[in-house]
Amino acid sequence: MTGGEPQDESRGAARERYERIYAILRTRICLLDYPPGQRLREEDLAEEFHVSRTPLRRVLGRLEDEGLLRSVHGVGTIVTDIDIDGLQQVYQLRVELAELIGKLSPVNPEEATVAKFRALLARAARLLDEPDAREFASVNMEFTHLLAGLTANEPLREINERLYYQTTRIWLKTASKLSQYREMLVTEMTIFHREIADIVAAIEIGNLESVGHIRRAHIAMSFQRLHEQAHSADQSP
Amino acid sequence: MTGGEPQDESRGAARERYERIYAILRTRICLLDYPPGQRLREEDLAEEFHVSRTPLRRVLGRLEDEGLLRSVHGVGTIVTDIDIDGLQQVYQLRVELAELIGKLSPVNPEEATVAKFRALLARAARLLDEPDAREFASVNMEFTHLLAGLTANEPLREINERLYYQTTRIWLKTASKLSQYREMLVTEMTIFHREIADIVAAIEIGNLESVGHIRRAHIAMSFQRLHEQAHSADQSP
DNA sequence: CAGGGGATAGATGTACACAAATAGGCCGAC
DNA sequence: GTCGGCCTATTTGTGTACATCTATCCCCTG
Repeated sequence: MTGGEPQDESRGAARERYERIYAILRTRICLLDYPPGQRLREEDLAEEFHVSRTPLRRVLGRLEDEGLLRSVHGVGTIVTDIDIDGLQQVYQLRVELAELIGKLSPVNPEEATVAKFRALLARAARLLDEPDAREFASVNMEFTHLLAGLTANEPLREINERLYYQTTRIWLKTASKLSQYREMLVTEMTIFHREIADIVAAIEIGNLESVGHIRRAHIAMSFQRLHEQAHSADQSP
Repeated sequence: MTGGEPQDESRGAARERYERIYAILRTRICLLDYPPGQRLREEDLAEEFHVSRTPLRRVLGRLEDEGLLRSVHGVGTIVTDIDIDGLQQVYQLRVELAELIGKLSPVNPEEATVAKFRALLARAARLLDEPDAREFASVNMEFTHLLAGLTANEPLREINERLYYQTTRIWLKTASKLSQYREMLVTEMTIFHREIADIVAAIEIGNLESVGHIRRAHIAMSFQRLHEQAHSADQSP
């Protein structure tokens, strides 16, 4: 009973496939493989995953409930658009929730988990020399998942991840629209590298409360930077 | 743009029906019309709502994602069971989120909203003379919705309601199992009435931060009472 | 030549038939 | 008598045809 094994694991191969397709599509949306406004055809996706439209539509339904897709009868299934102003509330909530990771059932990570954090730190360091927006987004995603794993509070984990997926696309979208593309990339990579370094340091001395504080600060600042860039872009399109 | 009207309202009659059936089934589960362990037949439900199994299964899928149902191939769709220990994490999270209502985008309620609060206070007062578990649960549900409406932060509203629906059944389940049924009822009604009275008072002077604090305290104490009752019941079954 | 209305193509939403899987009863062997 | 395996009823999961709705293009008209 005390084992860390989730209870609803793999009960039914159908559920497993459902989760797999869901995760794949969610990743594609958040890495802008499917950019906002893109029209997805259920039949194409069904063929790709070797299922019929029926089970695929359950996946699309969930993505719609989470706000990443929008199905319109007779038109298509469309990737939702995003703007920084509409995401302000989500960011405000993420800021508050970040602190809770260190307060609600924090788990002292095993050595294997710490090693994964260090591996991400290394990947982030490599990004300093070779800035790459997509690789950055990918590392960011894995980093978020690792951080969520620092709390044993499963509802908090789920909500954290859910809100993350609602906001993360705005970064790639902003970056891809920016004229001073490379400059922003370097700035963000540097800050991101420092964030991971700080958090790894806090984890290594077992201070998960500080992890929450650091994370909170970085989410808030990340939103502020995006907000300012969006506003400065308004004035000189 | 500044109007309070949600944008995804009734875009498509299908979506409207979907939300309607979803809300109905969720209420039935949370009022224990469908007690934990109950087996639901998709075909019966489809017939009741005059739809086929296909659209109904989307509703069931969402209820399963939210943790209220569990579909097992070849067996049936079963209402999930609950116990106070498994809900501890959800309660811990609800306690923290309660305070955020007063901190993130609080909205000063219109007079009509305040009137609804007062109406609930009256219903709670009536319960003091005629204790009724089901009516209590119903008032509690509407009260939670009204409270969630005190923040303009829509993601926070959604999460608050979602977590509420995951926990609320435990109260009715505990009450119905208790030997000193009436005694517990009177106690809970009294406390609940005071909670509403306190919160109405805080609302009337426009102090939404205090609303959050009061709510937080009551959620925490409610969990503690349920927890102690479950444990004392363990010793004398 | 411009504007409007209707036909049409193509997409999602729905209904239904069938496949897969489980629980329980039944029968037979030991 | 009991245990074990099979068989069947029942239920969810899947595939597919059809209904419904929308956008676009084309043609007709002023």
